[in-house]
Amino acid sequence: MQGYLDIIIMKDFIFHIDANNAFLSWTAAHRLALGSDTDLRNEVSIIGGDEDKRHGIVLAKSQRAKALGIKTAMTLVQVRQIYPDVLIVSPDFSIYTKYSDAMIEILKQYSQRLEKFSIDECFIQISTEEDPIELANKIKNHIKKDLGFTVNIGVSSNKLLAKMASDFKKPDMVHSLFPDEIEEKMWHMPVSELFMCGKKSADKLNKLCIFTIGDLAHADLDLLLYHLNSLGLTLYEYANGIDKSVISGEKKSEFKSIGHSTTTHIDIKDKKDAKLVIIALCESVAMRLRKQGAFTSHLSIELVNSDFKRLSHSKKLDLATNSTTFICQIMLELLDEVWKDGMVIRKFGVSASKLSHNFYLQNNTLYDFDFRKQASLDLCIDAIRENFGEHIIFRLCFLGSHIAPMIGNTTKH
DNA sequence: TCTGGGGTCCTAGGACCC
DNA sequence: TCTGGGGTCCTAGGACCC
Repeated sequence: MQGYLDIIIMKDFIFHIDANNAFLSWTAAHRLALGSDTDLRNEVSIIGGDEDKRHGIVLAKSQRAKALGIKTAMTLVQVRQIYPDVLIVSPDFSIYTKYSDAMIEILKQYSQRLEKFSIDECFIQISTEEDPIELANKIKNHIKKDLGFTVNIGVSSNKLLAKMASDFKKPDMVHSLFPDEIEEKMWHMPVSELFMCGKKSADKLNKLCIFTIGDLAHADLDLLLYHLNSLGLTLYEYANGIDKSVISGEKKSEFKSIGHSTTTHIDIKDKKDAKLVIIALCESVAMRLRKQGAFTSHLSIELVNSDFKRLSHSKKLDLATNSTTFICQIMLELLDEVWKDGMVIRKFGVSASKLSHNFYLQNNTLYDFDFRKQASLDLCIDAIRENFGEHIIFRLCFLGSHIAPMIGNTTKH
């Protein structure tokens, strides 16, 4: 029995929880819960888009698919070349949101210091006297038992190391990567495995004869700064296990930007069609801004042409707005600026950034626009769409057009 | 290899001001 | 009119993440 004067030593740990093959596992668990007798995880299966809509890439794959060499972002054409009978399931974000939220709820039972990093990843900070590996196993099994899918958990003293650890052998595993384990567990790995070291950076480092994370950890910092600027310092610190960032708290869900983009089912060559796509994207973005109670003061559009070259234009506003019509006006001006006759565009995107929570107008002589009137109109349209569906009301310009009047999911959080 | 959609952060260069 | 240096703001584009 513990004596009154005994000292209990609480230690702080960071756990990184990563759902294994999230979209696929969640779909599998969802189908089993609905009474399906096949578990997608035991098949050669993938989650992938619709090729006819030119959305045909792999978003997630089963372990069996992975073993055959099927990789995320591969085209479905390539996948079928590897395994013609592959089971392809269309993505359904409503399932993913549900499972993601359920996972967070379980994690909250263990710690309130929690940062959602993406739909399928989360950091938690835990103070415990318990063995952290045992505790991580407990959490892992809790999720498996209650929700029917597996996770990997990385345990360490900072976020970077915890994240690297959760990426070791999968699925359904707990790994530690404490500072004294870096040399043994991380330094032998290729530099491209390091968080934030993408292909471009890895290529640069390889040219400098830096091949492993260990090489990077011992590299000359000045050389890294010269070739990679501030990213050089970040990668150098990561390779040495240094990461001073803290758990940001749950409200990371406060977006810095809200955008939508779409690959059109056929290339767009006609500017009239291009305008309609932009308007349709603006409808969703503006509606989402209003749902969040947010106002934007920076708008940008991005086009991707048939050669996959990106073109972008953006504009800072003297006001913060969430008016659909005003946002459309500015976005169409931006389209005017980038559009050249003869263009062939496959993908369109619009984005609203520099978000705030108040409407403001810095110089009201600049705009001939009745914001108050538009705000009540937007409110009215939002309410109609909320009650009767998003497609019940649309702009006249879409009448007889093959472009959908609203593109982008406004229910996503 | 006929290649999605949603984000964040950084940087180079130009415009403009003093 | 030309020359210049420093600072700030804005924009286009790139790199990275899941």
